[in-house]
Amino acid sequence: MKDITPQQNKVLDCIKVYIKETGFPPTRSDICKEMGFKSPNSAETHLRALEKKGFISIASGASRGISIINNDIKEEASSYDSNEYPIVGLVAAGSPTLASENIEKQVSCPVNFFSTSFDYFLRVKGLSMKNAGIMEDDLIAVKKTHDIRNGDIVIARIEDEVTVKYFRKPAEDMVVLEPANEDFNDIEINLRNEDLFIEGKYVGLIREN
Amino acid sequence: MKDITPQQNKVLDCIKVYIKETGFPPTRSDICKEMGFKSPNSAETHLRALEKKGFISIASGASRGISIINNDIKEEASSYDSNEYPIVGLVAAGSPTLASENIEKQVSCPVNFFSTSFDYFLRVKGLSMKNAGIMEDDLIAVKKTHDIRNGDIVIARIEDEVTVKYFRKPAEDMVVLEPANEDFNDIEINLRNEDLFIEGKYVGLIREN
DNA sequence: TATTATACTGTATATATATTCAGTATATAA
DNA sequence: TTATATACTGAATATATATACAGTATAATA
Repeated sequence: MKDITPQQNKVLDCIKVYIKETGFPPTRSDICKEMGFKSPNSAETHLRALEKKGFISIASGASRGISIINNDIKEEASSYDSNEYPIVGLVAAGSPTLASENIEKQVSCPVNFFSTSFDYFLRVKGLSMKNAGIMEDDLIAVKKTHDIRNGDIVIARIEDEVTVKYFRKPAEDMVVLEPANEDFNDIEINLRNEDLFIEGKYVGLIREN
Repeated sequence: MKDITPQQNKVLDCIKVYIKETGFPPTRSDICKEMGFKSPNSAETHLRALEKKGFISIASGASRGISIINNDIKEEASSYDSNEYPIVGLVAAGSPTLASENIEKQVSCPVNFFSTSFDYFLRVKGLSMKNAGIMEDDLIAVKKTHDIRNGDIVIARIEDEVTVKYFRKPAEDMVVLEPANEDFNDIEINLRNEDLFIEGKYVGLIREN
């Protein structure tokens, strides 16, 4: 795709606006009216330039035969690149694996919906992260990663128990999982005695009311 | 809207398909080719019938001047799986109108993402609904409606001040807007003295981390 | 220096297209 | 029974439209 000139961009915009407003593309003459041109050939040459650069296609012989070619990747990604993500139930015992028996359903969601990409949704049980605004039955978007920093909210598994908590690592062999609720206590894990598996990181939240 | 006949429906479908495939509407002759008619007047009379019944509009004198009038809300939702929704900034003073200056950006989101349909996203300022799990900078999905019940979370405007609160109506001329945060006080509105405008209802929430 | 792209005006024309008129036939409603 | 709507064929025509050709001017490129 070659560079578009400012004037060609104006013409392209004017075509888009015309289609949006009328439901059909403009004639050369319509473009002249919109742009202030006095010759239909002004529109014609701009159209040929836009066609050559791949922004529009022109049906030969047909009246109003202009159609916009959508090659803007960003726009395409935002409007069409949606994906199915599984919703995994956070059961008290058992890992939030993506095994089919744990998958509530699949939901459609644009891939770049959150600034960070993610792998699945987890349905939250309990109120241990209440003060972080994570409520019962919320869906949290989970990114599978081991790149965790102090203060991140993580999905952690200790034995068969899965939990969502703030992550803090005060020492090399020590991890503290902190709830955001005064009614719950910190969970301290000594990595030399206990196994801790980080399933992923909380990157977003969706709530239905 | 009057009833469409099966044949008229075929013609309407053929127009829709043509637009989808070429980017511009068909001529009478194009419709004849698609439908197997031998006279352009066959297309013409069908077009006039469809126009009369409100399914299309025909621009007089213009070639290919057919545009589809979309009055079926359900079909709109099903044919475009995802839609662009504006994010409106919740400024302390000023209504969350969809004026362009208030729109942060547009986000793509499947239309049936939340169980309830909605009209726009509102970016939350302040922590007055903290205990309901609504935090600063969260995006709340707002449905424009006046069908509000006690306990609903509403987007309310008093004078120029827009706020998100629990709605309660203890008496006919009295509304109480309750925050979900012990640091904030209830707002009592006497409808005889003060104006209260309900912008809409909270139906969902999205948070990015 | 010659060439190419951009950015227009102005004229001309073949044809693509909307639109009207004249028919034929069937079915439904007043 | 007389309209009125549907569902077509077939022909005619004014005009809407694409598109080519002839110019002018400026700026960038090779």
